[in-house]
This record gives sequence, structure tokens and C-alpha cells, in this order.
Amino acid sequence: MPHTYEYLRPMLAVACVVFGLDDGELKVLLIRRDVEPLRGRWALPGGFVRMDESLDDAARRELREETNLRDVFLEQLYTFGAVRRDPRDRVVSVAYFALVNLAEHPVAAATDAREAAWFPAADTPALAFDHAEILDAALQRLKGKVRYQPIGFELLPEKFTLSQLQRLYETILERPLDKRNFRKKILLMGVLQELDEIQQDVAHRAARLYKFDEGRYERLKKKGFNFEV
Amino acid sequence: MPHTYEYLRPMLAVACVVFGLDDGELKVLLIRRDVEPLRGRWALPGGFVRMDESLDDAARRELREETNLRDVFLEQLYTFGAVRRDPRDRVVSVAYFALVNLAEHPVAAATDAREAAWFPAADTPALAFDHAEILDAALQRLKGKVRYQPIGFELLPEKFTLSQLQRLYETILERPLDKRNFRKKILLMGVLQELDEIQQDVAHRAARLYKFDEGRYERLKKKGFNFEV
DNA sequence: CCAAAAGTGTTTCACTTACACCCATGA
DNA sequence: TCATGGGTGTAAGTGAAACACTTTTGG
Repeated sequence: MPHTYEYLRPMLAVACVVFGLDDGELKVLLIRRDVEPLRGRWALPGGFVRMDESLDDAARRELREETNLRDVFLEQLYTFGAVRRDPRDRVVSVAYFALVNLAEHPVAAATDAREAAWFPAADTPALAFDHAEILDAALQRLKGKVRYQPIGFELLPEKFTLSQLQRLYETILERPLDKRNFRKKILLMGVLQELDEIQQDVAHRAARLYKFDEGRYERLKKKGFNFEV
Repeated sequence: MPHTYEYLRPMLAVACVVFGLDDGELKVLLIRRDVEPLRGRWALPGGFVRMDESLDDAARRELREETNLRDVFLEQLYTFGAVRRDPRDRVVSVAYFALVNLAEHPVAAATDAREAAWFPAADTPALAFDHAEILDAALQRLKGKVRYQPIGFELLPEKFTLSQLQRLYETILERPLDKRNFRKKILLMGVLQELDEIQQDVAHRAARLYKFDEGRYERLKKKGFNFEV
């Protein structure tokens, strides 16, 4: 009977795994806890869900408050609810993963004096609670998903070169891709818009810039097209 | 307020979308609500999470209590947390989807006098709360997942014919498959064990029976094999 | 002997893979 | 002129898709 348990509710939190790409390395954004328990430990940004906001809203709010990020790609990942994952009390955390263009957020400006920093996703300091497990789940999800859904673009600047895009996939998939095959395939898919611009300030031949054509992708998807790298 | 902590806590529930396969039709198990609100409405089995059980445990317990099902394939689906999805109070529901062999559960024996019944997944009565949305998400997930992971077998009896398996995929994917190609592909994968038994009591040539070879699948998976129908 | 489903091979086509060289640019 | 990455085409191989008839069995 619901009434029986009305006085015993788990706490409900969100946790965000924010990925960024830094020169061919996948990074994750962590904050240093400034409250007990585990004060000083690095942890995923997140916090408790308020009664008047949806889970997505809570995730976006926490991201804004703790890392000053907004308008990022955000997707629910999994909900972690083991009984003793938090020493204080029963806490259930809805995990999200986010993708940001790291170039525009080199070090997250910690608003309220909380320390925030990017770490290699594969090599973080010890994390609070079960956050290592959450990070791991996010990595797996990213790896599994990036091939079938054009979410990788969220990690790049709006305008990018084909080599940047290829490096992105090589980084996430952890294997090298053939340059000619990659370019052929991605261009034939028809979801990139070739721009009349080229890279600036490089010490070699400047590459052509492209951007992801959201509209074209949506139209293709409706016709049963499958994005797949 | 019952809690001494600084945050008000939403209620936390689980909801289970239980799929079964009945003669080429995908069905879902619903129970009729016997308490307010929405008493008499059909809904997904589920209930509130207790303080001393994990989310998975809660889902299994509710399934057992409300539908008498146990030992079924169960996987977390998504967490639904819109602010007003329940008229009583703020309730966040962690949704699960389950697959059962319907032949062994023709009508779920409702233990505590609660009415339970199988409905066509694509054509249910009006559901309580946002359960139609949850069902929809589960259908999409099933459809997307069944091709890349051998979960469909959970819907069949332990021993099955290749035609049954093919019908299963045709049902879930909502498109016809070529018989010869299907058999070739699935047999070459090497995850089926051919039995020395044939179908009984059919008014035509009896088909050979197979069963899914879990061990073989696990071994292949370790070697980087990809199940894909 | 008829109805109903089981079972079986081959060809075609598309896509993936492997692979190496010249080009443009700035230092 | 050199170092650096940008940019390009073709051939071989692999896997997917299309396709029709014979076999077995019970009624």
C-alpha cells in the first residue's frame, strides 16, 4: 500500500557525465565536493531533484549551477538505485550524459567557488560514491551510440574539418579508421554541409570546413535512412 | 513533512512493461487498478520502492506480487519524472521492460484478487497516468534492441522452431523476412543448438526444434562476435 | 491426394575494405 | 625546400537480398 511508505522516501538526485573532446582525447568534467560526505573528493556534477522540476530540468539546472554549462546535448542514461550507494541516506540517482564542445568550455567557470576540471575519461581520480560506475556506463553508452546516431558532432565546434571528425570517431571507438573510406562514407551520407570556408592559421594546407546539416538529417531519417559510421 | 532533510522528496516507484508473444502477436500484461486514483483503469504493474531494496529488486517484487511472474528477463528502460504525471503527488517512476514466454503464463494468475490480462501491445485500453508513454518507449526499445541482442528468445518456449523464431522477428520488426536468408544467417551465427527433436501434433510436416545456446553466445561475444538479425 | 508448412542454393548487387601518391600551405 | 596534413580512386572481397521448387506429414 502506497500510504505505508509515504513517510519513507528515498532521496532523488541527478548526476551528469559531461564529455568533451580535447585534441583527440575524451575528457570528462568533474567537480570537487565542497560538502560532506566525501568533501574534497572529485565527483560528477549533480544534485537533488526539486519537487517542481522534471528530471531533465534538474539535470540542466545542476549543470548550469555547478559548471556554468547551458544548451548542451543531454540525454538520460540510467538510474542507479543500489541501497547503500550513498553513506548518508538512501539516494537514487538518475544519471545523464552530456556532450559539449570543449573548445568553448576550456575550463568550466565554477560559479559558486566550486572547483571544476576536465579529466581524461579513461583516467580520472578516485570518484565519490558509485560515480566511477556511472562514468563507465556513460562511456559504454557513448561508444555504442555514436556509431548509429549523429551525436558526435556535439563534441566538435559548429564548423569542423573531416579530419577532426575522423579523429573524433577514432577516439571514441578506440580504433583507427581509413581516411579515404571515412570521407567517402560520411560525405555520401549527405548529412554534412560543405562550407565555403577553410581552416585558418594552420602550418600546412588548410582543410575545408563542414557543418552538420540537422535538417537534411531529419529528412533522411524520415525516409528510413540509417546513420551509421 | 515527514523528512528532516533539507529537500522534499518525490515518491519513487517502478513500473514494468511485460511483453509476451501470442501466436504472432505482441502482447503486454496489464493490471486493473484497485485503488484510487484512477481505480478501475488498466495500468502497468508496479508500485513504490521500499527503502531497503534496490530498484531491480523492487521491480521483481512488484512483478511477483501483482502478476505472479518470477525469473523473467528484466531490464531497466527509462525513468519518467514529469512533475504532474501523477495527480496525487510528485511520483517518479523507474520503468522496466520484461520479456516472458507467454505460453507458460497464458493469463497471469492475479494473486491478490487484482485483475490482470494480456492485451495487444499495439492496441491497449486507455492506460492510467503516463503509462501509454512508457509502453511506447518500451516498444521502441524492444524493436531497437532485438536486432542486436539475442533477447527475443526470452519470448519463446525453450525449444522452438526456426519458423517460430522468424515469426517473432517479423512481429517485432513489423516487416517480413526472407525465409532462406533468415535461416542461413541465424544458423551460421552458431548460437542455436539443433535438437534431436521435432515438433509434435501439427497437421503438416513437423519442424526441427532448436534452443538458444547461451554458453556458445557468451563465448562468441568475448571473441568480438556481434549478434545481428 | 490435398493442404500446409518445412526445408534447401545460387546469383546479383551493394557495400566494405585495403591500399599510395600528389597537393597546398606556412615556416 | 621541407614538413605537415589535405585530398583523391580503384580493385578485390564479403555479405545482403532476391528468388522457386521439392519434401514431409496429417487429414
